[in-house]
Amino acid sequence: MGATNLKPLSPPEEVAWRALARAVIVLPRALEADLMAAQHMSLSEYGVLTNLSEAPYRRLRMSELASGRNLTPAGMTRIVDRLVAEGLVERIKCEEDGRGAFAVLTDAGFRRLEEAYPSHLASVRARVMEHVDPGDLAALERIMSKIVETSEDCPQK
Amino acid sequence: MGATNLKPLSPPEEVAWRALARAVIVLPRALEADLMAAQHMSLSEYGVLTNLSEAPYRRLRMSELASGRNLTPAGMTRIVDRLVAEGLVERIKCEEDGRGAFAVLTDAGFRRLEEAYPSHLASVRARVMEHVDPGDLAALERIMSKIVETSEDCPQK
DNA sequence: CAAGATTGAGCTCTCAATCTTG
DNA sequence: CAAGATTGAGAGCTCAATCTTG
Repeated sequence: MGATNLKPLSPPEEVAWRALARAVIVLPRALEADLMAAQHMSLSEYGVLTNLSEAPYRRLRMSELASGRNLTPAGMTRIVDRLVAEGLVERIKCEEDGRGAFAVLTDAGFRRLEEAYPSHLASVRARVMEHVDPGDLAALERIMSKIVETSEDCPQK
Repeated sequence: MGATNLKPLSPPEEVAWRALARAVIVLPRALEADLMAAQHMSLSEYGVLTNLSEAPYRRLRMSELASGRNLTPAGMTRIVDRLVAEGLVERIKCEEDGRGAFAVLTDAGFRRLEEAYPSHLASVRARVMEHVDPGDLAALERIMSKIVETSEDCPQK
């Protein structure tokens, strides 16, 4: 990444980049604040519940969960600790592989997610989709997918 | 934000949203990791130096700096503490208003920024601009600006 | 020894309380 | 009392070290 002789961004690039740079700071916070205000739930907890709810048997290995949410294994351990304490998730030893563990969504966890979902959806609509012209949807998806693709495997060891 | 009777995202919306949601997590980390690896500098420090370098007399009030980077005053105090310790920034009492303080970019700070700039630029090009078709630039800018506009005044008290 | 998960230490930020000045 | 800035405490994550099993 230490290339030399690099052209500065063109003015339109500069403007777009500054907007994007600010959006990636501001948007997660706003969504978190919305969810917190409406449901007293953090965005990372919501994300974990969502991932689990979509998985077969509503359960995932800790490591899958961690990479699914782009967190370190250590970070995921803490989050699941909290969710277990709230009764929304259960930790189950993995039979086939004694080293592993599953996180399983409890019924209470599923209901809690159903309860939180509308707030979050409204939040996403209001803060994002409201502003995306249908004609721009494809471009947005294209750009963001590429960004994810080239940046995904960065730190989370 | 607690609206009821809300339509779920359409499939194309869903796909675009998931890509965006992941990008806002993954991109800042990748940029931070790049800058850290190449320059041993954090993204928030880089941002502060940039803001200062663009300001008249290369100085800004702590509060302006905080809102400029979407941080709380407390957070900005810590960052400037670190930059002062590195000799990149100086803290100066404000004459007109005895309550206030300026952060001023030192010459060493300016040189440090010049030194770090190419790495960061390369990083932004590689991880973002590389993937943005010129025809999509305007759409990107439009969407991100709107997102920022509606999400900006959220937490940072 | 390698892989999955957890634990201890530490970093960076926020919130709430405080100090100082207008 | 309000506003600008800082300080103390705490939340939430990462990194490095550790424990356990393959």
